[in-house]
Amino acid sequence: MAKKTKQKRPAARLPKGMRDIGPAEIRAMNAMIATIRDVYESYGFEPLETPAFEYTDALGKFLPDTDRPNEGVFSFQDEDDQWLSLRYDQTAPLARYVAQNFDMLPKPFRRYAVGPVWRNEKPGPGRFRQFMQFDADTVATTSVAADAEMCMLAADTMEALGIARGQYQVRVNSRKVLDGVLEGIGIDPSFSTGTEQQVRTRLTVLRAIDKLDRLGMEGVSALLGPGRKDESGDYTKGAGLDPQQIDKLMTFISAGLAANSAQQTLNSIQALVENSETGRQGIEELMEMQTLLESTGYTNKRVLMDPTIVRGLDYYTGPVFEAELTFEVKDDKGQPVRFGSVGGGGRYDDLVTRFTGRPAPATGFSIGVSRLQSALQALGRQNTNVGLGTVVVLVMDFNERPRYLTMVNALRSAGIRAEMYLGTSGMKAQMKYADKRGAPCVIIQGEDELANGQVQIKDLIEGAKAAQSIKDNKEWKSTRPAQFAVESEKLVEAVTSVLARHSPQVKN
RNA sequence: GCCGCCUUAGCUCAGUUGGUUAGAGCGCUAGUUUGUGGAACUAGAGGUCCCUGGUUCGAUCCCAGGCGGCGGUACCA
Repeated sequence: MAKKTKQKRPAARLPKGMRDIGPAEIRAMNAMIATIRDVYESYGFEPLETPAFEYTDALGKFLPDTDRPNEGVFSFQDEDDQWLSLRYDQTAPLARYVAQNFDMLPKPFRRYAVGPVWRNEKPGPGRFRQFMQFDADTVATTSVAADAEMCMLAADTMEALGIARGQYQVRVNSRKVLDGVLEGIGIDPSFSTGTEQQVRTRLTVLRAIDKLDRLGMEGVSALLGPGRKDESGDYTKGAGLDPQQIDKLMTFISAGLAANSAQQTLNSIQALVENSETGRQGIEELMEMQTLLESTGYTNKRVLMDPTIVRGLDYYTGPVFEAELTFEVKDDKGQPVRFGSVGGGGRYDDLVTRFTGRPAPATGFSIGVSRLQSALQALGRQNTNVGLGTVVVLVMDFNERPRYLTMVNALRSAGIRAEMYLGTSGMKAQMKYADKRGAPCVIIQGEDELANGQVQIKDLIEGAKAAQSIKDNKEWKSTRPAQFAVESEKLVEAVTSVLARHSPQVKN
């Protein structure tokens, strides 16, 4: 029975691409989310929460020609063998919700959603398999005013979060314009009428354009042609276009760089899509958006037209936008870090149609909260100040705990975070505990104080300052820096004044 | 997915041409200080030397495969 079997213990470890989040970051994140929520609410969006997982077919993530879920999503089977998947964004669940409740909803339907999403991909630096997304969407309208509003929302949110005008840009393009340009070089971009070859080429071209910021004009040009070999020796197959086609595309890409205004950008693009019905329509929409943005003051400093914005998503059908941070910061090692895109979105007119057969054109914008947070942290805009810790009532005599708890209660009633030491160690350990917890002060009431009807209040923050000039331990101990006695009844009053002294000043 | 680099204490890293007890700094615990967080000094705890297999009398070290991490690239709803 009692065999000496070696017990197998599980390793305490995190799943790949997952992370724990500590108090400082949670507090900062909550503050961010509250700020974003305020902006979204002010635009009239209503909150909506949908579950973490859905039926895989509702998310539209089955592999073609099989009954297995697509790669990239975390999936599992229910008891009845139906496939379920964790949501990988907030938009697909929204589509399901709208389709399911279409008749009851006010149209246009406008909601926001915040929560974690999961992607089963290789994690990278700053890229995890679970992260927070904050979405706003307007469903059931074709009006580009809705798209323009998304851009305004994006800009307002950035500024509400303390990112100054000029430190971010919301860049706008249109899928219709991109398709118009493709048509202009003889590639039918439509799924229904284009050949398989053309559809594939379209994807390759769009991906190439999307990489402009990283690879530069040369790299993009190579990817449009035969292909490109990167420094690790890996070869990426190109789109295989001929020089004339490439030339036209490069002109298109450059249109934003040369122009001084959004209007000028649109004008120079216009010439390139003239022969395409889709392209003309795209330009028209962007111009209308531009008019709205200009009349409300969201001009080039905040929102601008950029023909190189693509967004990888297959489902975008009209205007697309991306919020980007434009400042550079240095990491710990002095290497420049670019944050790039911290949010994006666009128009997707077919997402709900998938369920109902009825058109429910929609547009949305999504912020990558976690990513934006690390950017803000690097910018020093992140409030890493955890605030004051909890006031700790030391346990000098374990028999007096009812008395200590009564003190704690009095402090709590006054709105002060307080706790009685709950461990079993001696006073020195209790002091260390309080120190580590960031306690602004501790309350000491031993035999002597009790006899005098007093409590000792030791200001740990003041004490730490005093300690810097004290070298000798004898002096340190006998001075009892920043410690004073008050009558027991004055406890709350005294602690309140200590806290007031140390409350972080409100900045900005 | 592909290419390259890396993996030794909680953290940052030494080290062993393949040989008995694998080290440092910081951190941690305790003592000097019966009721006081810092500093100083002293002591202590803490290691499957990433895993599996191979070569060898013997592997933390050499070889192969793998896990994990980092960087690049691809994909990214």
